[in-house]
Amino acid sequence: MRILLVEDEPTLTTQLAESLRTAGYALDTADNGLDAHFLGDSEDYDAVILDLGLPQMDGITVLQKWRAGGRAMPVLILTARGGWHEKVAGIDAGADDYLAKPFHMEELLARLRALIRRAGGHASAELRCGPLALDTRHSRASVAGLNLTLTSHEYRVLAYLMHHPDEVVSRGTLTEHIYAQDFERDSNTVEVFIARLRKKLPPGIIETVRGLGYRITCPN
Amino acid sequence: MRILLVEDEPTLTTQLAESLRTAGYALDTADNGLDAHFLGDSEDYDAVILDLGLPQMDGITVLQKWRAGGRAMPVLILTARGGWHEKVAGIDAGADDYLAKPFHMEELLARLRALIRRAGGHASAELRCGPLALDTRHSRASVAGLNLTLTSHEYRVLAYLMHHPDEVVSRGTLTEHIYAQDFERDSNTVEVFIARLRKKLPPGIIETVRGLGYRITCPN
DNA sequence: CCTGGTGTTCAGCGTGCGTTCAGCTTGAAA
DNA sequence: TTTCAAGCTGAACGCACGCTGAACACCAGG
Repeated sequence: MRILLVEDEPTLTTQLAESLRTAGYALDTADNGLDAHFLGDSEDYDAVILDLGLPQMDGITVLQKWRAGGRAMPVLILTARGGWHEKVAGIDAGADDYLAKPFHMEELLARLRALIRRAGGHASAELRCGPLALDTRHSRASVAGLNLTLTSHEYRVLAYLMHHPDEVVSRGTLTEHIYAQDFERDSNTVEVFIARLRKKLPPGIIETVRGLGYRITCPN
Repeated sequence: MRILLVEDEPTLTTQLAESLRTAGYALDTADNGLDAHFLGDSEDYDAVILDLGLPQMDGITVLQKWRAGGRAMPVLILTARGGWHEKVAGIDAGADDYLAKPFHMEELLARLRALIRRAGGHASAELRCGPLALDTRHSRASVAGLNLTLTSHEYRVLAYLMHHPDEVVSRGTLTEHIYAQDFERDSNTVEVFIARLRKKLPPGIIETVRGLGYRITCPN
C-alpha cells in the first residue's frame, strides 16, 4: 500500500514517516501544498494523510483541487485540537476522516487501515478469500486458520491483491503500490515475490493473466 | 476492437499506445491531420481518440470532414485543461466525448469502453446473450455465472461478435477489428479462434453463415 | 567480525499462445 | 449421386513471456 504524507513540520514528519514505513507502507512525502497537489494528482495512492496548515497552498485547497479533478483516494485530515470549523471545511472539501493533533500513532494507523479497507468496499478488518485470510490489523496472513510466515514484501504483494479481488493487477501497478516514488522498472522482483508467495499458498489462488498481470479470485 | 489514436506529441503517444495495446485494443496511430483524415476515412474503427492541436490539419477540421463524409464512429477529443471553447467547437463538430489533459489513463479507458458500448446501442457495461455474459470492464466472459478462461485473441473475437449481435460478421471484418493495420490475409486464424471459442461456449451460440461469416444470436 | 534473513539480479528453462498447415467434413449445385 | 468449394479441427511449431533456482548484495543483530 502506497501512501502520501503531507506535513510541513519536520520533526513530526520524520516520526510519522518512521512509523508508517515500519508499518509496511510505501511512503511518499510532501512538505508544501504545491508538491502535494502535484503528487496526489499524478500518482496513485491508496491513502493520503493531509495536514491543513501548509506553505504555498492550504490543505483544504489542495483537497478541493484533487476532488475537482476526479481523484477519489481516501484522505485523512490532521486538524488542530478543537479545530471545529476545520473539520467542517474538511468534510465539505471531500475528506474521508480526520484526526485531531496531538494523536496516538496507534489510532492513526488504525484509521488508515480502515480507510484503505473501505475504499475497496471491505467492511471487516479481515479480508477472506476462500481458505485464505488477511488480518490487516496485525499484518498477518493465514490459510485455513494457521498463520503464514511472510516477509515484508511478500505480505505487501498479497495484501494489494487481496484488496483488489477479481481484478487483474498489472506488474506495473504492483510495483507502484509496493515501492515509494523511486521505484525502478526493468526488474522481475514482482515475479519473484509471486513465485515465493505461490509456494506458501494453496495452489491456484494467484492466477496469471498472460500479458496483463495477476489476479486473485475469491469464491464468494 | 480497433482504435485510431491521433496525437502529435511523441512521448504521450507512446504512453497511450502502450496502455491501449495492453488493454487489448488493435491500435493504429497518426501524428498529423492529413494521415488522420485518410485513415479515419478509409479504415473502419470502433473509436477514435483525437487530439486537437495537430500539424497540417486541425483536429476539429479532421472531425468535420469525417462527419461530412458520413463517418459515424465514436470520437473522443482530448482538450487542453479548461479549453472551454474547444469543447463547444468539438461538440458542434460531432465529437461524442471529450477529456481534459492531463488525464488519468483509467478514465480514458473507461470512457472508451463506454463509447464503444453506446455505439452499439448497449447501455450496460455487461453484455448478455442468453447464458453468456461479457464483462467489458474486466475483459471477462462467463457462462451461466461461471467465468471462462479465454486467451487475449479469443476474447477479442467474442467481444466483437457480442457487440454486434444478430449481425453477420465476415472473417475480413473480424481480422480488421482484431489486428492493427498490418494484418495479413490468407490465413485461417479466425476460424481457429472460432473453433476454440466454440469448445468453451455452449453449443450453437456462434453460428456460421456460409459464404458470409459468423453470427451470434441472442434471445432477447 | 561473522551470521542469518531479506531483497535483487540474472540466466536458463518451461510453456502458453498465435500461427500455420494438412486432412477431414459439410453443404450447395448440377 | 457426384463434385467442388468452404469451413472445421487436430497437430505441430516457434517465439516470447513468465517461472524459478541460485548467486549476490545488503542490513541488523549478536
